[in-house]
Amino acid sequence: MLKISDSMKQNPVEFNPLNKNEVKMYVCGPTVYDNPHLGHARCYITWDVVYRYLKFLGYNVKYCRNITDVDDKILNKADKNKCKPCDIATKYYNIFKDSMDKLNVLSPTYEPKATECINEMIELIEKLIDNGYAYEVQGDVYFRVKKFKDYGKLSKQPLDDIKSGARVQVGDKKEDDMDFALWKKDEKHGFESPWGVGRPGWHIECSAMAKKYLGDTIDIHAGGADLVFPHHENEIAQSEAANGVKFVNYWLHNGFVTINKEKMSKSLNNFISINDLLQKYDKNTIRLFILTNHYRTGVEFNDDALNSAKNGVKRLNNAVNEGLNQLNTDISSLFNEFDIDIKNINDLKYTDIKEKFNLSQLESFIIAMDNDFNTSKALAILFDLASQTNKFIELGDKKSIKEYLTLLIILSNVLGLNYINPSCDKNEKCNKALSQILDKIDFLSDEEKKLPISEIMNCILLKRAQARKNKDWSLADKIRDTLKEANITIKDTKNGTSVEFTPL
RNA sequence: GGCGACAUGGCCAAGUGGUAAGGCAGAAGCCUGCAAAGCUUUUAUCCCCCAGUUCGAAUCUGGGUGUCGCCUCCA
Repeated sequence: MLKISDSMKQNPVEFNPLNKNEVKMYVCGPTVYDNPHLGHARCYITWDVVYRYLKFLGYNVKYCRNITDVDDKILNKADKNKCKPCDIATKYYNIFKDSMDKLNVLSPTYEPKATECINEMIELIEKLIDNGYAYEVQGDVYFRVKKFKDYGKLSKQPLDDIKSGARVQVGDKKEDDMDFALWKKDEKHGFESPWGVGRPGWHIECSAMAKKYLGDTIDIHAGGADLVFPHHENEIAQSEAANGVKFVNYWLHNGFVTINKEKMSKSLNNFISINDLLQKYDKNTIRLFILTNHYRTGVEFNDDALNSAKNGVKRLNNAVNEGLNQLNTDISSLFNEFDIDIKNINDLKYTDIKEKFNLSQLESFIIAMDNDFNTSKALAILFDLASQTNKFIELGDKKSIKEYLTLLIILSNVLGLNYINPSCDKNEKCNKALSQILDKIDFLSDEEKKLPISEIMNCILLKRAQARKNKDWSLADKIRDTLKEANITIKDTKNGTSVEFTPL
């Protein structure tokens, strides 16, 4: 039974979706005006794992993650660069998309852009004006906060306290300082509306998009903890005032990435972009680093922690590589033995595989993840599976290796961790890396270097085997050291020599 | 000022009443030409401090101390 922490309540609660086999999930997506950073990675990896796990449990998940492409920051940047707002939005959307792909974050079911849903926003605002929750002033439209009695129920902030807060902006047009904008007059960058040319407020965007793609009441709404107030509070007010029904059944919020104990953010200018991070650490390392922590707590970024994760990933990779070597197979063929098509790995369900793998780790994994997505514990199970795989490699028990290894790969995928096919001669990247160090190699003749690249590898391995046979340790070590420069690792095991390539 | 979170070994971290998961780093042994990987063993009488509840608390209650976040755009 899945239990999750609802930000509205005190303790984890049982998860029961509106429709038995379906989950409607909305996550606040990014405003595309700058490079995404590690904080975004944390957020979207977290909800990616929730999405993957709900699918694994067998739910038909409708996952909507919006793109905010109309916003002050985009407009300001466009003005500054003397280009169109959509040029800025498109540029950074593409970078965002690319970063998500590189981090192995699955595409959501729906990824609407705010600019594509302006009509829905206008409809929603009209409804709010009609029922008295909103009012128009000189081309602006504001939400009448005091009229919405439940205001503050998510952030648990009494209205009076918010009002007395020092930093609430005072607007002379508004009836009340607390009222927030649903529509802003903007003749330069605006859209046609019943109130003149303008653009939507940030909060109404999410209310409108959630309604359009998921309906009036949704199961899960997630996002960063910094969005609780005012963004999510305002979404509740807008949606519930307009639709007259409960907006969200479960609110989930992720904690922040901190650096030097400060929140990583654009405004503090202390962020590390995803692209920069990927120069130094691979996607699995970043994921492991993030998933070691529970999603609600903060994660302190530092290189020690990342390197620790990197070595952890190495341990998992080694088990997979050695297992496949021992079985003399690849992941795809291994899966075939269990009648699983590797192409469908993201659609595998718990019920599909529980008959096939009678291992206690599978149930432990479910128990861990059912407990408010305890990824830390789930990872411990992955390490246990790796360890078991290694033990059976020692024993040469191929049947057990297959079981543990396959389950390891399947459950890793639920957390979004992937293993590349390690077989070197089948890997183009490996050959490319080899070709780049070819001129440094002096243990091959010029003729040998002219061979097709895939044959050169075999030639090198033969040469080294011969050297070892002749006890020419200096040549054998030299070959090993040279290949290491191209991230190609040669290991001599009692089962023979194995080759691994670790791209970054 | 208001609201909220957190404090566990050298580092990261799980654990929410029954006697401290896991990863990294460290140590010893096995294996190996060496290396790498792996396997085995090993590293917290104790969970920020004090008091209380309980047969029993890292876990509950009260009081401290410290750190962070939100109340303005922010994942």
